[in-house]
Amino acid sequence: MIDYTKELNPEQLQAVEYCDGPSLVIAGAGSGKTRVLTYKIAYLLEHGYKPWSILALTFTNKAANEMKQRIAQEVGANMAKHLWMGTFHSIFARILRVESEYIGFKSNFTIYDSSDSRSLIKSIIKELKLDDKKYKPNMIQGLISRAKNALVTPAAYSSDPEILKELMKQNVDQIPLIYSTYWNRCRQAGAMDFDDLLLYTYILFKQHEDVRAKYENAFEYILVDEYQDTNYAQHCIIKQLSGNRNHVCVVGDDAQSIYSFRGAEIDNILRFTTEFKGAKLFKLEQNYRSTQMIVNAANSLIDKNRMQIRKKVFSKNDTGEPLELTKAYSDKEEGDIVVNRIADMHRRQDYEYNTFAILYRTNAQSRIFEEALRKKNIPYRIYGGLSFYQRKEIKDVMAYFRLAVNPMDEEAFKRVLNYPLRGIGDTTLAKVVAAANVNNISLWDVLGNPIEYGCKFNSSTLSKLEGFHSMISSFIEMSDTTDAAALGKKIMEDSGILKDVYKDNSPEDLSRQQNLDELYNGMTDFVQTRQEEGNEFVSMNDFLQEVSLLTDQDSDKDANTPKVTLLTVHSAKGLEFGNVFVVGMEDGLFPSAMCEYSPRALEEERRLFYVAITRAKEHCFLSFANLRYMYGKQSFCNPSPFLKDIDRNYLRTDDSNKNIDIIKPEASFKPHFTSLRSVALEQKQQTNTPIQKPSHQNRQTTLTVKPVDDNAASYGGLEVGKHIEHERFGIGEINAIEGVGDNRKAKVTFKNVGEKTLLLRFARFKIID
DNA sequence: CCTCTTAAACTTTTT
DNA sequence: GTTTAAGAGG
Repeated sequence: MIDYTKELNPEQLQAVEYCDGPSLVIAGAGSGKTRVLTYKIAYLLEHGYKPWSILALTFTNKAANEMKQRIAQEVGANMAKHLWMGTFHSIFARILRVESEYIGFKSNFTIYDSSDSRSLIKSIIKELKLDDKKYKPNMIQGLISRAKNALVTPAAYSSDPEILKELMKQNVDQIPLIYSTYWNRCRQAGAMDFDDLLLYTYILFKQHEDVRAKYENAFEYILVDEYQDTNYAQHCIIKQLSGNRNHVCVVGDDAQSIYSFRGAEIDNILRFTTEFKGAKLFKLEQNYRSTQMIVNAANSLIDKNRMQIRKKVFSKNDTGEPLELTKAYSDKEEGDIVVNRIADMHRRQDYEYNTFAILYRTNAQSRIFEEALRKKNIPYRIYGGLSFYQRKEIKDVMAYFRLAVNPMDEEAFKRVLNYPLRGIGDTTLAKVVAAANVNNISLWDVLGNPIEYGCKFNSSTLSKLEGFHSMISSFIEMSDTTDAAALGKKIMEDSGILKDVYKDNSPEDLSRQQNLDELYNGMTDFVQTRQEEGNEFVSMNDFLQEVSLLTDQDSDKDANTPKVTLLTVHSAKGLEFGNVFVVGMEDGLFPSAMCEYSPRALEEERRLFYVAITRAKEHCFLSFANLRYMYGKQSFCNPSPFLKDIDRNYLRTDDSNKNIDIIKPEASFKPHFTSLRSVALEQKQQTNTPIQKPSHQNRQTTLTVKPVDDNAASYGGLEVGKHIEHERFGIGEINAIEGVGDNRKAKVTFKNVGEKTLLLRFARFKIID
């Protein structure tokens, strides 16, 4: 028996023990949300609930696995493994496979990932001969996704006067047609996209009361994690499943709602108590993770948001130190500053590398930090980016796998029809697609009998198509009797992919070979594990179902080796680190420029910043750069307006940054290189280089501001030993000057970037002593 | 039908 | 700066 009073504080205990009706647990950052969920499930199990009668939904696979593990620790793995615990998408996919016939699918349906669905949308736009400048695939994909998340089917979409009016206004009246075509093509291919998994679940329950009742009865208690990130469809399905019993417990933090771009409705959590009548509200406000400084700083920030459930998060941990704000001249210097800081703390204060995390707004920012870390030989790992299953060679092989399980899969078909090259080009494919559309059948069906469906091919093309058809047919045939790994190997060989990948040994090919090996090893591993669990035959279908919803393969194997973690703020949600660097705190980057005119979006960005800060247990560092490369060209940046939202009592700016909050956005970029900067520079010099002649008092008046666009400005007076301030590299000392005329160069050692050779004709800097 | 070169778009964030 | 689309040439 677990002694809950010992494991939980009074508020947590109340939330755990209340099981008679719907409840909403508002869990502030670091307040033990997972702890409550874990112990609540343990509590239910101890009070007679069977594990298979408990449905626990999370947002990510990682969260689900983590909770499963923790519950296994409390109640034993045998109990835990029968829980219905997983992401919304994986649980509903599981249900849909069982009930597929009710909605006109087969149980082996394919799940399209977002690149599959984007590519299908692209081809539809092309086939409909629409202008892809006007009908941008990405935009259409977003619209369709939002419609589905709001439970709007194509029929409802094309008959909604509001929507039609809006589309008319924007002059994009063909969107309903694209949507319905996309819908039909997915059905034709026996495929569902991510959003379909929710929408079809809703439709299934809506149209088949008996099926809904079956699951309502099966799930005696429903728990939902991260409720602030659920969308309308998810909310409705929870309602369908909770029925009259209403044994629902949702946990979340409105202050951490950061997925509205994906259709998440913060209103779900804000209005929970009215949507679920009689719902009890519990608030967890004690933060066990962070120092008081960090909690207070985060509170002062989130306080600036209007839309929220007010709460007083507090910490009884050490007071801690204020957040630290640092300015860098450039993105590159920012990287060096952060990495130097990490190296320093590691060396002087014995912090292991895995206590550090670098959080950024966009994945594109990771590269600079990678380079800086590599330069210093500091181990790191990156979360996110493109995952294993997104790599080209893996997707290619997986396309064959998908065809072996579901040959109607259009996207898989198109991907490999001519890979490896077998002389079936776009022209042929276009004819097949046209025939399929005319006859309302799948591409695969056309291939079975091209003549009958009106395709005019010459004999050589015909025999190539026949070759492809019979190859796939043989895979399909084998899939009933050959296990996933063996079939996988056979496919890699017979398709000619291995030959293609092993044909030479360029570095890229080598990495492709390794990836294919890894995939194969993963498959054997999968088959073995399943067999150990008692499944005699593990099919390709089983394997695909497992991996089609995997995104972040959390490589547990190196989780224990101390490495600095690099990740986006979004993917940091739910994690914690001793020392957190939130980088790129610039206007237009964080907050993103995209939400400039939307207060609602701006509040979401502020919540995102809140999430970032509250990941930190001990130290939190903020930084921004004045100059940053974006889209390959440099642009000037202003500090993020969010920096002003943090109470000055909890934020320390080093002296050189004292004035950052009075830097106003300017119309042009020139003013950035003005006296204000010189003041900052001067103070920085004094703090960092103690031995300085005291004659620089009024430097800002004597310094000439060098126009950025004036490459030819004089560089007379430059000599070895002098210091310069470079636009991008910051402050450095001249080591050597060489060359004549246009070729004149200076070797400079920069404080944070190391030695550089500057071609003086182009270099942008000024002399500071 | 394939491949190489060039042009353009792109970046939020993810199941 | 990187990746993908389109176009020319073979």
